[in-house]
Amino acid sequence: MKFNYLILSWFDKNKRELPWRNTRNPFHIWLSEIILQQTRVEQGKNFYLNFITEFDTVNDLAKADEQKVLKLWQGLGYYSRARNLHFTAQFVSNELNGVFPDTFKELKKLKGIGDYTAAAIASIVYNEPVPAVDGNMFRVFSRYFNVEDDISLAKTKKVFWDLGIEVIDEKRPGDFNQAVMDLGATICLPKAAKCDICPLNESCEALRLNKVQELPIKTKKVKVSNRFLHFILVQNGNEIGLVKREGNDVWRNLFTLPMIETTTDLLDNEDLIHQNIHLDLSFISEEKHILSHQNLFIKYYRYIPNVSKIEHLRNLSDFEWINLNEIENYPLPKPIENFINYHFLD
DNA sequence: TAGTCGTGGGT
DNA sequence: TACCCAAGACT
Repeated sequence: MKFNYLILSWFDKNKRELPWRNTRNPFHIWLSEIILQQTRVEQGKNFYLNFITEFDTVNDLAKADEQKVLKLWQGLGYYSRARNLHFTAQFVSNELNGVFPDTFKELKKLKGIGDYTAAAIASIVYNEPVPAVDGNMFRVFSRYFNVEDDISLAKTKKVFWDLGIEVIDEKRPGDFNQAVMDLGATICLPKAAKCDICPLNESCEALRLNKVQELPIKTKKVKVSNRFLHFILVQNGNEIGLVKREGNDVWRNLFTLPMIETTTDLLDNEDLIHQNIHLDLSFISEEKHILSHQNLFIKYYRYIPNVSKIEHLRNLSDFEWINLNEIENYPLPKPIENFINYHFLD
């Protein structure tokens, strides 16, 4: 078919040289695909290199503490990826004798591996002709074939999967999937598509119909909420208080300073009394930290150590004293990492 | 299913 | 500035 001939010819001459290319080690391909979920190549590259430097095999990763894995993941975001990565490493190491499943169907059963990642691994490592339906594929296919289905609806994924099954190159499925992603990442861009240099520009339906800007169609928008977080620096000599975050919320299993959350940006006596505590806090700084789905209005305060009151602080949250020399072992959210670096580490 | 999970870059 | 988007998965 014309589509895969054109895109594979382009890929053979223009593919990006990346650290996880030129290998079919399933551990390496799996790791790279998890890192690259919702993440740009340039952001994920060093994380991939750090992980394979630290862990030679899936068994090595399985033996590590979750906290160490999260620390290596610090700064990359979507930390459930790291927790699931570690969980699946242990499952493969302990239950599958360290050997990855070799089919799309079996790969998809592993925690953290969905349709996209299973297809990517199965096609790249095991030559299974299954389409990797990701954001690039939505964009390239919706434009080339003029598909007007709303990609923000879950059911639309099947439309693109079926189209991918029809079109995919049966002899080179891994290269085909990577070619689609490379084209989407470098030529068929969301806002400023480079149609003038696109290898598919003579047969692209969206270009012919002047619909490149409209496709793909995506109607649903994420609703963003506002949260007001007050972090309290509790310091005693070379030690500071840290809390491990629990529950179903952002930054699960990462560490922060002790925190009080309020419904407005004011932290007043009422909030403190409600926490059954009264503190002497001095304001340090504030910032706005933007997540994909939340605006975090963050303020930092210092608590001046007072022997008679330190016990009261334990009511605030069950923090533990951490020596600053050991902070390198504790995974921190970006704002806390920045705060600690600014105040304590050069 | 629709909402929830980070961070950084581009426009 | 505010918004969109990035090799998505989970619940």
